[in-house]
Amino acid sequence: MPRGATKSVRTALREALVQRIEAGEWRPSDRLPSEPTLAASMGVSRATLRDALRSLEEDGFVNRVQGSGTFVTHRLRMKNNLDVNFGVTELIRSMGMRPGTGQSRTFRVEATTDEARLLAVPVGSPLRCLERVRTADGQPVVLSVDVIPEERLGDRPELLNEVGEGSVYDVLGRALGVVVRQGVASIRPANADEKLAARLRVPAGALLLYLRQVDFDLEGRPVLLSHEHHLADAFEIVVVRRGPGPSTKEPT
Amino acid sequence: MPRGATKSVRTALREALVQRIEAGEWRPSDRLPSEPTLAASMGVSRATLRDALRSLEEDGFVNRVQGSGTFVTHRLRMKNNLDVNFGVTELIRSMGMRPGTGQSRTFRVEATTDEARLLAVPVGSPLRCLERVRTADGQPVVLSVDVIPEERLGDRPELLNEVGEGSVYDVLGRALGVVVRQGVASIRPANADEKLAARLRVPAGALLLYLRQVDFDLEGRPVLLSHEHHLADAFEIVVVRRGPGPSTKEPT
DNA sequence: CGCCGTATGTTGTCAGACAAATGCCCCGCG
DNA sequence: CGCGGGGCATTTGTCTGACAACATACGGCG
Repeated sequence: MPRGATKSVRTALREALVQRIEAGEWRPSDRLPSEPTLAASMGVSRATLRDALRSLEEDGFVNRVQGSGTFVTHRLRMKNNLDVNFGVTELIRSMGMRPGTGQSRTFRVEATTDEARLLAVPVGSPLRCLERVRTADGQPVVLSVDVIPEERLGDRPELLNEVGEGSVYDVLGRALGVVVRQGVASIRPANADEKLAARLRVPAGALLLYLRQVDFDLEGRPVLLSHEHHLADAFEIVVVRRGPGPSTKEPT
Repeated sequence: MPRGATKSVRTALREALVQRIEAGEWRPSDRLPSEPTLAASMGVSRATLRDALRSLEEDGFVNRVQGSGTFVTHRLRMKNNLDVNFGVTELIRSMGMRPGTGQSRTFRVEATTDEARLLAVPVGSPLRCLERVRTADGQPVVLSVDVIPEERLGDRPELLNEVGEGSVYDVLGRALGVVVRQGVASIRPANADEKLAARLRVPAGALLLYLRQVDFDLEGRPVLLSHEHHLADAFEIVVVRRGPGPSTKEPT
């Protein structure tokens, strides 16, 4: 069983509050019920409620001021957000389109210097790769290459062949029990070379957005390296940045 | 005095812990002292310490397992991260280069439909704009246009003229007491048209990364709209994404 | 009318306790 | 000797209650 199958009380509480806020139960700039009141009405202790509220505050859902209250923010929820939609599959779904896959193939390489550094394995280590053209409503939008160290796959080195249409993350979680907690993506503009252009059915030289992402497990060890070439107009890539406010200020 | 001048105990505690972790006091995969022990040694209650730890956990610094302990992750701190470096100024500094400004000019426009929607003002409202070419070690790297509703500037409509070399956020904070808590950036690839190319001293058609960002204050109201055209190779734009792990899973 | 102290409500922090989960040691058994 | 299971100590998760710090509204007073 995967590590985080059971939702903690705090997580469930957070989701419930998000749902009530998005349902419009409390309008922007409204003050939430006081912590003791709200905790009682939701059947949890004030300490647990405060945990959930703190999480909501860090994500910008609410704004808490001592002595006054907890207020709902005006910012509305971003749909196609790199933060809430992790993989390409979810990104396509969040746009209301049907995700699909074509021209799938797997292969095996030895780690280059860069790959070795990013994945924290020795240079020359065997890597398994899965290349796919992702489609939205049948139209090619992304060419993705997922790279995973063979040692991670343990006794199932051919696991990537089983991914098919779905998400790599689902397969990793179900088959290996690996939970991806976070990924670090590097973003660059690019032009389509002839190979890319042919696969994505666009003219050579077309504008692309290139995302190189490394995903980490709960312990912070690299799990997966992925290269994604997005068509320029396929999605609106959105990123939420936490500002220089009093919440989290850090030197250097 | 700005709203968040005094650090809360929790914030200070978080910073202290981050510092100790980054200083290598605890190595990756090390277990931190137990919560009661650590709380006592830092002179705070366990509840407050738990708040700080939770914050660290959500940012991927530590990994907590019930019954076992709190462990330091392997992920190293990302420097040029859109999350920790908010403005172009900080982005340049984080690369170890000297930020500068050239070809500065301010002007006034009336809000288009898009601008009105993003800034939550009526169409046609007066907007103040500041256009700058940002340089790193003297070399042009970004063309930025900052747009702010005139009403936000109150009795100091010419405030943008005072920004000069520095950060718009600093001026907003000092002069208006406006704290920016978060921003939402939309990222697209682009090609330099002739105007852009001339300003940035690159050939027309050069690869650019276009960032359109809306910044929000503590209450979640839009404050500032900025357009940034980055040279493709100027920075490595990095984004930390929170994965589909057990921490924050949300439907729809 | 304007100023200021107080009363009240809210969030921030603290203290202590128990529940749930994990890991370890030790013992018994094959 | 190897190994499997039960008990025990440790650690995080949650609950309860209390007080401090702060903000706001109200009413008295000059």
